[in-house]
Parts: sequence; structure tokens; C-alpha cells
Amino acid sequence: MDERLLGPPPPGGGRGGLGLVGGEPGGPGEPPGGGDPGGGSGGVPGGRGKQDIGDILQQIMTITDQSLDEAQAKKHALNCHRMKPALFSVLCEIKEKTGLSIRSSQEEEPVDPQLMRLDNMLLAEGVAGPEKGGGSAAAAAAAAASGGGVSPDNSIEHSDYRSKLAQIRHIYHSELEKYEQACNEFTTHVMNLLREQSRTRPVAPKEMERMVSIIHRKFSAIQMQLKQSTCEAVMILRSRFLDARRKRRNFSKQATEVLNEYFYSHLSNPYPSEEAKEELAKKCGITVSQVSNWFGNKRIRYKKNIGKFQEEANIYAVKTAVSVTQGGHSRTSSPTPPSSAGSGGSFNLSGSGDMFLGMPGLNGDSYSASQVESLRHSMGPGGYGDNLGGGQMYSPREMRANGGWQEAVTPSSVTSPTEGPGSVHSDTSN
DNA sequence: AAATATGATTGTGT
DNA sequence: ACACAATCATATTT
Repeated sequence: MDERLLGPPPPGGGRGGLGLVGGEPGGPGEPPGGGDPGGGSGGVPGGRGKQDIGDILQQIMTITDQSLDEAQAKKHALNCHRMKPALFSVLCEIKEKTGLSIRSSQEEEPVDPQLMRLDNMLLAEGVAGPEKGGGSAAAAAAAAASGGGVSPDNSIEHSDYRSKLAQIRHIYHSELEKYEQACNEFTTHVMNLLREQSRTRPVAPKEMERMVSIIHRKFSAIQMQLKQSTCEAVMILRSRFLDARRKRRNFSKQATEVLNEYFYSHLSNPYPSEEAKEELAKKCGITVSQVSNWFGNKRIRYKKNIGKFQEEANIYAVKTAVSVTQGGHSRTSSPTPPSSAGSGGSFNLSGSGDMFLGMPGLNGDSYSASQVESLRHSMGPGGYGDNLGGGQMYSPREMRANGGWQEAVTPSSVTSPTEGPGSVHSDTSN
């Protein structure tokens, strides 16, 4: 029966944060100015401090042993006292009364919704769920399902991601186990202590229960911290690996060709329908959303600086024109009916209109001349080419007819053809 | 190495 | 849900 009233062992060596992923700059690091409450400025001169402490410790050990023996003796004496049972029962009664008030004040809390969220997320990420097998299999299945033979190299990066995730999972589980174990150890320790003490002092079973629940609450708070930091780590990992911006690859030359072709041949209304997007996606070997992204970017960037896209516009305009003249009425690829393009009407309106007026002002003279020439030829008689010298070739009526996805931008390049179109309305000053 | 191009994400308005 | 604008993060060009 020689038990020491040692303090409980601290829960497993973990502090709050797991050093999982490299130090993020924004991380919640501890401020360097540590706590020294109460201004304990009694500086202990270094040097011999340690030796002294060792000596003192030894002294304390011996003293403690002695006093413990004494205490045991006293305890025994107390236990054998004849008045002991009566006193004990009285104390128990008193304790019972006070215990009621304590119990009523400490009601059970409902399950923390935050904890639920964390749990759910960990489960969803495959951290909390079953071990390796299930997780990787699911990931592989997902990869197989989603990747319709699109990007073959993503599996490598995926494996990297998965290994990191497995690392997190491992740490998480081991920490969790450690906490669990420490909790159990501590609980039994306390229980033993209480049981032992219940012989000499009144300890109701209810009280012991309460003690256990308190301990569990404390440990679950620690677990929550663990879960939180694990979640953080997973989030960081996700943003590192799964953010597509980080591994951007340009589309293939052919893909951009196809996309540009569509864009410039539908310049008056470059909003492909869902079907058209799917068609384009299939042709380019990219996803529909990528097509949408591309068109979004293209529209905004074209509008922002038409001058920069003149060349490109010419190329593709010529291309389509040539294909029209050469192939007669058979378009190269687009299954879209000519009606939508309104081939002549609206396309020439905004597209070639800019083209003709904008080009000479730019540097593209030598190159554009021939292109324009060929284009003019291809357009045949009655084209707009004749009006070129006159300058004003748009009729406002037709202007409006194009649906105006770029509004006043088109005319602006007309008003000041000499100036570099890029500098026209670039309000991006700061 | 700086500048530019480009695909993707995010926030906002409709 | 979609388009737009701004912005990010990388790729490519200069």
C-alpha cells in the first residue's frame, strides 16, 4: 500500500499543433514574448544552478519517503480509531448534501457542433475513416471515374498528395491513440486514488463519476484541438496540391486553334451553348468548364485590348474566309448552322470592321496587307472593302444588330486609329 | 530576370 | 446558373 501522491502523468507528449506541413507564414504561431507572469525577475545565476537542484531533489526524495512513512503510520492509527466509523458516516452525510448542489450546477453539455463538423470533415477527407485500403481505393476509383483519359500525368501528383495525406492520417491516429491511452491511464489512476482515499475520507460514487466525466471532458478538448489542427493541415495540403492554378498547363496548340476558330467565327456572339461547349471540349480534349473558362478569359481579354488581338483575329478570320471560299458551303468542322454565325452580317460587323480600320494603324502593315487583300478577294464583289478609304463604314443600325457584347469598345478603336489601341482605355493605373 | 501570356479561382451582380 | 472583373500562380517569351 505504498502509494505516492504523485501528480498525474501529463497527457502524451503532444502539444497543440502538429508540425505536419511546413511552417505556413500565416500560421498561428506563439508570439515570442513568452509568459512571465508576476515578473519573476529573480534571476538565478546560471553556472552551478543545476548541481544545486540535483542535490535538493535528492534531499526532497528522502524527506518525502520519510514523511510518507509517517503518514502511513498516522493513517493506520486513524483507521483503527474507535470513533472512526461514526465520524465517517457523518462526513458522508454532509458530503451527500453538498454534492447535490454541485451536481445540479454541472449539467451535461450537448455535443459540440464544432466537433461534429471537424469529425465530418476528417471523415470526408479519409483521415478519420478506415485505414489505408479504403482511402486509396476510393481515391483511385475517383480518379478513374473523373479522368476520362484527359490528363495522364495527374496520377503522379495524386500519389504525392495521397502519401502526404497518409502521413497526416498516421500522425493523427497515433496522436489520437496516445491521447486515448493517456486518458485511460489517468482515469484509472485517479480512480485508484479516490478508491484508496474513500477509506479515510468520504468519497461518494457519484463524485467519482463526476470526476471521470470531468477528466473525459478535458481530454476531449485536447482531442478537439488535435482534430482542428489536423483539419488545418489537410486544408493546407489541399490548397497546395489540389489548387489547379499551381500546376497549370497550357492547352495544346491544336486545342487553342479550335477554340480561337470558334471564337473569331462567332465574334459577334462568342457565347457557345452548352452543346457547343461539349463539342469543343471533346475536340480539344479538355473539360467543358475549361472551355467556359477559356471563353470567359478570352472575351474579357479581347474586350480589354482589342488591338492586341487584331493579328489573331485576322488570322482566324482569314482562315474561316478561306475555308469558306475553298470548301464552298461546307464548313471545316463546326456543325453549327451558318445561321447562328450569320456569317456575313454580324461577324463582319464587329470583326472585320475593327480589322480593317485597326490594322493599318498598327505595325502589322506588311503582313496584314496581304491578308486583307486575300480576305477582300474572298469576300468578292459588294464587299465592304470599297468603303475602306471613306473611313465610315459602319451603319449604326448594324452596330446595334450585333448584340453588343462589347458595347462601346468597338467604336473607340475607330475614333482614334492612329493611337495604339492598347493605350486607349486602359484604366489599370495605380 | 523581367515581361508577357495563360488557365484557374474568387467575388459580385444579374 | 451564368457572365464579368479582378486576381492568383504558373508558363512562356523576351
